Amino acid sequence: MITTVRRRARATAGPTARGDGAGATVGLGMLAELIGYHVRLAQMAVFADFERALGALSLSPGLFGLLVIVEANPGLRQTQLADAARLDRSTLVPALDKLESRDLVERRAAPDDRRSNGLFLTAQGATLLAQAKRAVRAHEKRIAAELGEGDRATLIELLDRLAPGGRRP
Amino acid sequence: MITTVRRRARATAGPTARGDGAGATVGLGMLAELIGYHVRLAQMAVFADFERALGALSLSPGLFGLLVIVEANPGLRQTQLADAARLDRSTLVPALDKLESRDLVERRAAPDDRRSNGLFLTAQGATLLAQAKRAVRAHEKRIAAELGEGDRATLIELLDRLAPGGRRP
DNA sequence: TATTGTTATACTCTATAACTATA
DNA sequence: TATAGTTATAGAGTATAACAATA
Repeated sequence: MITTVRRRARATAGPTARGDGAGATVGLGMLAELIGYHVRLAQMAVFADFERALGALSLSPGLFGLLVIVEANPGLRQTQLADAARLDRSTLVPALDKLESRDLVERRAAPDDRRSNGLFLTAQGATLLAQAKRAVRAHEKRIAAELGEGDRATLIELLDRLAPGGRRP
Repeated sequence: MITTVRRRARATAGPTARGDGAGATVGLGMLAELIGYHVRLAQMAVFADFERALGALSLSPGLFGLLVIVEANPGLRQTQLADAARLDRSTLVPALDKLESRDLVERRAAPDDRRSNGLFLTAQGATLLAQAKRAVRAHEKRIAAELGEGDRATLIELLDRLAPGGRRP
């Protein structure tokens, strides 16, 4: 299957189309030819919009991601969540502390293995997450508006080629 | 102009093609549908390869970027460099301290404005940067190998649509 | 008054190593 | 011995606010 890429429709508004800014006269050398450079800029822009969308709920992209994974996998163990979120299990601890202190997530002692905790969304957590997901869908729509549905799929496909499925080599 | 995207040629090696890993059974909920999620994974993969390529020279992507910009703009002022690199000028100070302590960059008092410093690569800085650029080109070739030249250009074009030219709104 | 570089400080994200309580 | 969660600690990376020197 072949996917086509639609070019932007000639400047959304007006001056917005210019690709420079404060440092217009400063050359970037080979930087602008590096995929990593463009990925980083895109990441900054996308995350900034995400924070703008979710700031009111005091949820960072990372915390939001944890809530989503816990919701999708009730009873998940901390180590499993850490793996899924690509965090060290020690990194997960303060994040869960934060979510638990806000009564969004609950650590329940696992019945079968007393070393483990099962993770669950609280009622409050489920409510907040529902709100957050609405905000995130709006955010996604906003940034995807620059692309259109076809190009969005293409972009994701190309990005996934850079990150080999998420395996740890 | 229409750009076509070539799909990957049926698994480079073998098991590498599988898209899961340790947390195979853990669902990600809506996460996998978010552009930001894929951008983040790509960013992590690309930066990890960059660090692997440049680690021997003890250059992070950030420091490498600063050297490249200084090389392309000899005599640049700190504030200008900060703008070009999208850093606060206070953030730039310790970075330049690091580069200067390693004798890679020099702050020269500007003749016309005694508040300002002009930034220059030292001879050592130029030598190291030349090495680094070779390593970065190899790195770029490596990650672009997953794409091919056409898809590489497409990816960059799509990413740039997410980051509005780099302007600060 | 405004700008340049600097300092002091703090916050986020992340990791490694070692500890504890289980298994 | 090995694993799950935790703690202590540290290191990037980044920012804001305030300051001295200079414009």
